[in-house]
Amino acid sequence: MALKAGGTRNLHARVIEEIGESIVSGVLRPGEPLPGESQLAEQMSVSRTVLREALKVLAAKGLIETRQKTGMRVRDPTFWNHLDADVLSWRCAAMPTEDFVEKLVEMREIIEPAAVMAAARRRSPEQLNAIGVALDAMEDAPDLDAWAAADLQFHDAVLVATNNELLSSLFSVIETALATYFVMSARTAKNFKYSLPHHRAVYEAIRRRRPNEAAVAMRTMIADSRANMRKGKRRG
Amino acid sequence: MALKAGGTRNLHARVIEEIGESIVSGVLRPGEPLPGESQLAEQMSVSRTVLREALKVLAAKGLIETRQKTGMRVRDPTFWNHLDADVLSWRCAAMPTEDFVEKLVEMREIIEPAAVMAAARRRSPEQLNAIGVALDAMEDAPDLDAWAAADLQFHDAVLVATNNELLSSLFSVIETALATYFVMSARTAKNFKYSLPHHRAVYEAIRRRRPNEAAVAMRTMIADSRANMRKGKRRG
DNA sequence: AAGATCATATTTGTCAGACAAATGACAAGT
DNA sequence: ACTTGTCATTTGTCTGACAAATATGATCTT
Repeated sequence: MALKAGGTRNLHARVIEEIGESIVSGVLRPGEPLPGESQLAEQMSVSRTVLREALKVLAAKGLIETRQKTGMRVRDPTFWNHLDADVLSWRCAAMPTEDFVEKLVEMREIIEPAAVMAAARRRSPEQLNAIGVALDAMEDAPDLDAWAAADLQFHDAVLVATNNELLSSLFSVIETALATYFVMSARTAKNFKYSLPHHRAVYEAIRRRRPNEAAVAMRTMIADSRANMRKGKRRG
Repeated sequence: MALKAGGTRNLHARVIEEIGESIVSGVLRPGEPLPGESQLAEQMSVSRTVLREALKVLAAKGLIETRQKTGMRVRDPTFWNHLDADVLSWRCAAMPTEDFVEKLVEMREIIEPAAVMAAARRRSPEQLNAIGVALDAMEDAPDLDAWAAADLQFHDAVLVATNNELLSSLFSVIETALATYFVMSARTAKNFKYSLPHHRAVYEAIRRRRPNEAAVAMRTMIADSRANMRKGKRRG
């Protein structure tokens, strides 16, 4: 486990990533004892100070466990902070199994309807307006890039309108991970606005404060985009 | 911000908690610049080494941001890892507003039905059996403590049966936070088994692989325990 | 021989001091 | 007024040392 050459970020950030990826990808097995701090620091050509800063962060993510005299051990995956953005991103990078993507998709399909329901219940007029603005931008989008930007804006506005930072935090983490796998689902350039009616339906339900209608509209949208995603996969 | 006297844990763990709580509770405002590392270390009577280990962890949780020359700043709450177990626990400790508890409850009401649906779809025979064992233990529980233990066992077994560590991780974090606020909802000692039929209904739905029935049963159970929870609040 | 007790070595935890690198602020020059 | 360059400040990194905890094995006791 030697540190990769390139990279201009902070040293400890690189160490965190290096070790974190090794653990999450399974190179370092759970229960396996890591070499001592001094030895590990030497292997990676960093000082023990920097190494320790990295180890504390990894311990905070639940990936490792340290005790005096015993040394460090990789913790069992049940203790990992699976919802941590880094852990998730390392899993995505590690050529994951198909079923991991399905788990992410399952999460999305739980969260998104719940999010629009919450937004329909609690959105303020200003928040509704922000969603409306995003929707207009989607409608007027001249090309795919503009549409993608407006789509992102729409989702963000809905997230804010939920007025529940736990929900939006979760949403954001899951979406980021999913974005690793799927290209924008409107790749077929000509009909990139195909999901506009669905977005409008969601907006209308939120405007009329109809949680159930919003959830139904969102589920319809998901079912629709599901098929499109199958075509547009990026890399195994 | 001086470090509290007592406590036998690691020094950096205490520093993490001290600063983390100050930030989450709002004593340190977002955007506010923290004193320099040297000065802060002196204030807390720890070495800069230890302080930095703590700062890196807090940065990983999204609470602070450090840049050379500029120093450290508290980040805007939108960047916090709201689903981090520590952040959540600090919020719970900080005499939170009522609406925070409602956000937690909302999360639970989203997750739990989804979890039992997933379990109904994908549980293995062994996982079903584990749920059944827990259910039997609940039924045979002679007193409140035994019942609480069996209840925990039941929930854990369902969690495992979802076969989605993202879901179970989320579940676990939210439940832990909620447990801070509510005493066991069966406080009225005599009828502490009142929710047994609900649990049995959930089990039956999972056994028969009926996701929708499982979700309905769970929602019924939640609605039922909602009322009980109102009575048993702990501390504002 | 078996078990309890203690010494020791190893590993993480903590500290102190130094220098490097980055960068905002300010002065000087055009 | 604008650019350029120096400087001071703050985080980033390294080094070496000692403290505290504890697994291991040796020693002592029964």
